[in-house]
Amino acid sequence: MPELAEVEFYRKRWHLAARGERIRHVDVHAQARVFRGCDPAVLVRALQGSTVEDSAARAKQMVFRFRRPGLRSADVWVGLHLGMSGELTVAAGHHRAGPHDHVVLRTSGGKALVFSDPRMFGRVQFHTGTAAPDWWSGIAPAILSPDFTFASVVDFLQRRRRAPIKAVLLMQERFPGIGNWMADEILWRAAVHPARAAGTLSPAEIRRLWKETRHVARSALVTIAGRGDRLPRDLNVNIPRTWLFKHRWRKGGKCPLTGTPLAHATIGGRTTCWSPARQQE
DNA sequence: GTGCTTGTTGGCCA
DNA sequence: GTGGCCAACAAGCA
Repeated sequence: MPELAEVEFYRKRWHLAARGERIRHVDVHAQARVFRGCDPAVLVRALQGSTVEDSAARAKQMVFRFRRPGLRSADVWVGLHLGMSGELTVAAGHHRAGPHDHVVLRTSGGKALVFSDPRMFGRVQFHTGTAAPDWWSGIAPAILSPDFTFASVVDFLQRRRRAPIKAVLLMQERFPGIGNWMADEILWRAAVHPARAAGTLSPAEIRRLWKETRHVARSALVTIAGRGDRLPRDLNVNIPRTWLFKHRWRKGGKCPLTGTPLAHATIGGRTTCWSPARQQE
């Protein structure tokens, strides 16, 4: 599930519960695939006794920064990617780790921060140092940053001109945080058929796509993750029925704008939903 | 049993 | 070297 806005929702959930607390104990499923490329034993040793300093989300990735009392200059950076089925929850301190709970951080405030991921496409990364690690600082500039310019999208679509626009929107190097449902939402709002080759879009269509990419990113963040320190009780509780999101998986789902039936097919290797009345090939 | 699934990566091929 | 496609990864669900 987790795309840009869901990642921010989960980050905030841990952040609001744990900011400033000390990690008293760490449980890991050391053999879980989510630890590929990092040694869970080192992670446990580094986090034990540290304090949750702050956190951030970028694209589909987040980082939590911990401070160790003895290490003045070096922070501990823990990166989390939620893959297809990852979740962050906050449970009571005595929470017993289930089979899919790969990391449990028990805090001085009597809480358990749980990272669970049944399918294990998610990933834990880890770094100690004063500067941010490459896996964090190398993430493409955010869609809502000034670097996400119309010209940069024009260039990128030209470079990927033969690929279906749906596949291009999923490329994290230019559209960081966009996943399957957000890509469909953007194309639907921009009235562009998902199977169109990226190089065939007119300047006006690219402009709509660029504008709607930013709109969907901005409104998904506010709707799903809330504003400021407020966190919705659930991920989907505030999503309006005017979004394609609310209709795309229903059998016999209808386009909320035209009232006509939605279509489904595999495009760019991914399940895609669109409104044929609105998005013409 | 079958056939899906909101993600990413590496290998193959043009 | 670049770009595009697809299988693989794994577990749950209908």
